[in-house]
Amino acid sequence: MRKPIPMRTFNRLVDILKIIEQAPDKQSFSSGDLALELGVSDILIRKDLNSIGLSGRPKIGFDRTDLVSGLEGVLGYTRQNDAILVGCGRLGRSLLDFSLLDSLGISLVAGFDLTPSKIGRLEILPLTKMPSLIKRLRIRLALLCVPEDSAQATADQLVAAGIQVIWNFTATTLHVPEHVHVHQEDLRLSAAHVLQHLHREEQ
Amino acid sequence: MRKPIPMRTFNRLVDILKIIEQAPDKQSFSSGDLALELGVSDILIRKDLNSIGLSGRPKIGFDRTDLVSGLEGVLGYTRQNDAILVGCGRLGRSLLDFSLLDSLGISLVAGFDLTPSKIGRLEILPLTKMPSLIKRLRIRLALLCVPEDSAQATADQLVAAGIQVIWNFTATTLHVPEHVHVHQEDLRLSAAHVLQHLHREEQ
DNA sequence: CTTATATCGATATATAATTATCGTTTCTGA
DNA sequence: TCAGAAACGATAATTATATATCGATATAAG
Repeated sequence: MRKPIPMRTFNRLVDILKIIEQAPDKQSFSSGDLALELGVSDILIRKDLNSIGLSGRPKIGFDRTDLVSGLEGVLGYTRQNDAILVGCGRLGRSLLDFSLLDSLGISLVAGFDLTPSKIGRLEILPLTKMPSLIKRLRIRLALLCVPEDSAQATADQLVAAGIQVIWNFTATTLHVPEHVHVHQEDLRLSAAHVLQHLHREEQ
Repeated sequence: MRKPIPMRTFNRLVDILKIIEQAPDKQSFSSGDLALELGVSDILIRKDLNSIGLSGRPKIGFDRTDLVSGLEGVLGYTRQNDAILVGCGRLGRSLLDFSLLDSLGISLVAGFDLTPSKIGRLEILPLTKMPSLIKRLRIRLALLCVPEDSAQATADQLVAAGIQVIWNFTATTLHVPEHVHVHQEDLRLSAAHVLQHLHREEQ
């Protein structure tokens, strides 16, 4: 079993795959090319890629096919993961529009909301049906987009029904048991970075 | 002039302020408390806070008022920054709902879209009027939420009109001149982290 | 008024992340 | 076929980041 990938390396691997996908015509990529776009040294790029078993060829670089299959494998984009969308207000719906989810291996199998309906192909069911569906389909991932004041209560329900990973789009910090992982989608942090750049210019 | 804050430290400062805001009753916070929530050592928390000129008192900790004013100052939440919203589809509108923007010192003064309208108090103007408004009000920040295929072209217009920071909610990598900063809101990266956790459980 | 304890700040140490150096390989063009 | 350049990989050095240690200080309890 391979040892866990350091977070910084992991982030760069994601970026590298993105660069590759945005240059569909290039057949190979040198560490120098990639390094330049990411703002790090070519040495580091090679180390990152070597660490997941990819190697390049002198004078050529890294082969596109190798990179894509290697990176997608490591990042888990190849498997298909069922997920549910909890809370289908504006934010929830805009995630549905976000076709990238599919290409990353996340497929939404149902939505839940107070008011049931149907959006495109996706059935929006009443929240009361959530626990049974999670159990029946063994869903492990939930995207949480409910209003702030019901975020924790809904998370509790998700946990009780057996959800293992919650992708939290609310600003509320969720308290969950040890074995459940919350990924916080934090606009605050982004906002702070944006402000920092605004103010840097000012001086 | 204070030297720039390291990024890791900066991120922790954002987190610390969030913790404080979520405990409105506490009058003081020890480095140990904060460290526990952030999953780092208390020493590091003290170093972070010391580095922005905050000091605590033995046996007591750091005073709430000091922390809030110090952190908000450094993070830039206290000033008011005008910004525009470009592209008012579902994602754009869900950002309007996101009241946190205000509390972070970002106030949207206008929206732009192909089809003009009015959302709440916010005027949504046709895209043709964008350049003149940016210049007239000296807007420096734009939130970009247009469809992928017009992202770069719109960014070019923003740059030409004098925008200095673009908060990019599209998945498209933007190419801009040196002096313009793009902050990429990257769901890809988040998705990758989420997948990683899903798969970790699996093994 | 004294003692015990929680917490601080400063300095030193340890760990992690990044870059530099150098020798090697493979393609290109004379 | 051979010289030169572009890119690689491995190891060493550097820099950045985080933790440990320790003496000092302020509160609280007796």
